[in-house]
Amino acid sequence: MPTDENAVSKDFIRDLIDEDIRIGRFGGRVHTRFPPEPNGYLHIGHAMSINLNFGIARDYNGKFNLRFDDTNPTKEEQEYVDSIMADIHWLGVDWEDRLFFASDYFGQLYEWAMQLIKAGKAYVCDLNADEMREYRGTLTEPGRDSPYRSRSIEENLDLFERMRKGEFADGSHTLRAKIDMTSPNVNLRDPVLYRILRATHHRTGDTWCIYPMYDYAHGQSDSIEGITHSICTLEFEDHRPLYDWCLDALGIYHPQQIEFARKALTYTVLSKRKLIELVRNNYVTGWDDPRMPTVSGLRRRGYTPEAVREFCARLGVSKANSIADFQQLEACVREDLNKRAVRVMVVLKPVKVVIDNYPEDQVEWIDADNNPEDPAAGTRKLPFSRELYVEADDYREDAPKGWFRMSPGREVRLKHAYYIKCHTAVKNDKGEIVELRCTYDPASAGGSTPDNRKVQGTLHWVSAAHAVNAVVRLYEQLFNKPNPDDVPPGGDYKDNLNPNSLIALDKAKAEPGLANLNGGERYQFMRQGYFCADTDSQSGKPVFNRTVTLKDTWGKTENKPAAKK
RNA sequence: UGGGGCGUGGCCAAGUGGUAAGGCGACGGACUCUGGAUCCGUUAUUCGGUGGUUCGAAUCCAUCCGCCCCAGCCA
Repeated sequence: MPTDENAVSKDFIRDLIDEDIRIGRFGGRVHTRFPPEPNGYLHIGHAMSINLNFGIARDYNGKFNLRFDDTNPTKEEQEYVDSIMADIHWLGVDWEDRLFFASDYFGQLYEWAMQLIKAGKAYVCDLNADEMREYRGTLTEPGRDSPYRSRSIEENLDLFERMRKGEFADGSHTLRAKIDMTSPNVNLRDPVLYRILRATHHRTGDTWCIYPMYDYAHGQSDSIEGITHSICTLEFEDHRPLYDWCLDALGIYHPQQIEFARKALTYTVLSKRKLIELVRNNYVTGWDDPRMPTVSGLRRRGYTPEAVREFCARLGVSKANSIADFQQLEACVREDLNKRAVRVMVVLKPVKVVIDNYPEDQVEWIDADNNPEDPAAGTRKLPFSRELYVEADDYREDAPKGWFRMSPGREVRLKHAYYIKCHTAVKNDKGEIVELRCTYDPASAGGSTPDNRKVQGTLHWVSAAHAVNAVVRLYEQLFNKPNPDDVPPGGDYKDNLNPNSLIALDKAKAEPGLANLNGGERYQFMRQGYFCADTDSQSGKPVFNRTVTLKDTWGKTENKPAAKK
């Protein structure tokens, strides 16, 4: 089945799967899963994992599960479960009827723990956290056996049962795997399988006071669900021997764990701790602040799921730590929105234009195409009148070299309408331009003249009498540096917060068709960028978030440091 | 200085012994009723370094260097 994304070469994971299929492992089945812990909102990094797992299931005609890894009730909340499901659906990913929770398996996991005890492969340990750390040894020194390591099976069974019944205090006992305290892999030094934790679980309530650890829960959950390829990130590579040990010790169906490298993104942070800090301490307005790299933030910013998916596909998968360029993400939205977004005219920083030779009370309704990239998008009518707004930045008294826009005496085209020429800039006491007096050429109706004369600049405009007042939020990167963690000793990533990451313009003038929006509508504001109506929009007072600017070769040229001749 | 990984252009990334894909970016130029879009060029004599094997090495061997992860009763 061909994918709907651009064809990218296969990655090392698909190569491994190809080989498994070739040798008939797993009976040729492919079954993946995405196992989020519901302790935060999904971000672009999770989107990569979802895309990978779901994409593989789709490409191999396999299945994809969503399973919440909810084994730590002290950090997990229903709000996160809900947001995660909404975000995954938004990404266009479907787990069909396969929504699972590790907590669904607590009963089975408990049974299996007793099986391990009976096989002499697990024991109850009375060491407290500090003692256990001491016994564990260090990276270069082996650990020592716990004094409780050789308890009888009967005693272990009894103790574990009593742990479950709540006879012991939190932290006083653990169930540990009996593996090897001298293993060079620290994860194999009798890892904890169960801990006592009196916390109300968002799904099982107070049914349990012991909870399984990730290493014990994850592989068995994969096994229960018949997962074939359990794809996770590099930091779990050291855990694979433990993943394998549990499954083998239990003698149950054994999936293959495969690790890949997560990617960072320039100008943002993806660590859960930092994201939560940004939200809790109000550096942003919430998880869905359009500056956040969360899926909900990208959505509110105006990104499309197609663009996010394409971004993931273009980056590919590897085992090398890397930092993806934010511009790559922006290129993906631009490409997608260029094809789909309806073009509209919105003046962000308006200045009044009065066309002296245009009849006072006349209004013409001009045809404008909605999307030159897509004729099927149709046309709409735009009112044109004697008084208009244009972008203040589009007028320069002293035009620099290469300037195409308005300046005294220079003729420009108003998109879809007429050629105009400015003859006077009216200023206030402070010397600020408040009005541009212009004349128009009636023969230029529709944007061209019989004599075919060329005008270099084409400006967007809005009829003053028909304009809709709008708020436009211009977003930039949340951080000033490609790597926000790049700070001098003693510094903090928050030192790199960009104070100009949000600039709200409340005097914008939009064409009349934009008066009533619900939020979520995406447009291209001609010559400026892609914008998305925000849910803060009210009737007659739309609010827009800038998704991304249009490429601006003039801005680049003009701002180029002198040198250029 | 224990164990596990990783090092290909500014950023991602193909490549698995036969003489360095692609995308993003950057830089030129064409075209244009969005300085948008589109188009067309340019952008690694070289694959972390050094030796070696081979007719031939980014790919095999040796050695060195650099970066990441692991000492939670987090995931």
